[in-house]
Amino acid sequence: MEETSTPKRERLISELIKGRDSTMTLQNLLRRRFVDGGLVLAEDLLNKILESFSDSLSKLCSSGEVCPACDQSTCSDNRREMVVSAVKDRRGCYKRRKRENSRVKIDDTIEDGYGWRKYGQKTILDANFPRCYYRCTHKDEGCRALKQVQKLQDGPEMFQITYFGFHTCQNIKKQTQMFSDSEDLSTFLLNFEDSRINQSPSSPCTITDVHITPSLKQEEDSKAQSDDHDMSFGDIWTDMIGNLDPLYDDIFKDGISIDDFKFN
DNA sequence: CCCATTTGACCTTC
DNA sequence: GAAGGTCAAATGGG
Repeated sequence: MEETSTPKRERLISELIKGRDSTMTLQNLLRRRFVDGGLVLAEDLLNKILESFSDSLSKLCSSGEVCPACDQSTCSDNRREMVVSAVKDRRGCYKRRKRENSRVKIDDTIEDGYGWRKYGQKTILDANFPRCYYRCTHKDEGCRALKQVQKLQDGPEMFQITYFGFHTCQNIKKQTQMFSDSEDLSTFLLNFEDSRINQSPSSPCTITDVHITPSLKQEEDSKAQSDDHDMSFGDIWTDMIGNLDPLYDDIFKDGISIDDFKFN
């Protein structure tokens, strides 16, 4: 794998630091939820954070190379159109899925560590191979994660895999372990972004629901209500950095260490 | 027998 | 009406 050049590395670090700083500010804002304008500011900050993460991911993609985060050359604008979902009372009764809540990747295997059950297959116009539809094997536990697998025309072992929704079953625990893979880190970041896009306040798709064990204690938190927030943004950030693939870890070897990302 | 896959029907969206 | 997404009966494997 190609080494990240120093200027590129610095830009990447800069973007990540921006993300961290914005996240910290947002963290403080969220502690004062519903204080004048706080929600509006929080929304702006979220956009900043997501831009930073997206930019960082873009910089990790060589030009012309498929982005590991979304398998497209341009990361940010390709996961927008279609989607979600569906109250079904009878056979075939559903609402067409949109792509807002989707993450796309191209891989040489459809295996991703999760248990999936195939529930359909469809011939797609202008595609040489049928599209296969999978849902989580834990659907009976309420897990609504779905994925579509489309074998690509231009390669014998390349699949375009589109994920919808998030695992709310026990499968979810694998997500932190999967950060040892750089692509899975990207997936997590995309999940994070998508969860922001689609969250209603009552939606179950929150960082909390990822069930990552809290690891940091924030001193300001003594009074903060932690009833529905098991984990802070700082924790997540620390987890992400701490589980980076060696490729990303190299970035921190020279000029910057993980300690530089510590939260106050 | 249980569970996963296949496949045609059914439904929504465009 | 075409295309895509989902359902569920039928089927097959362990």
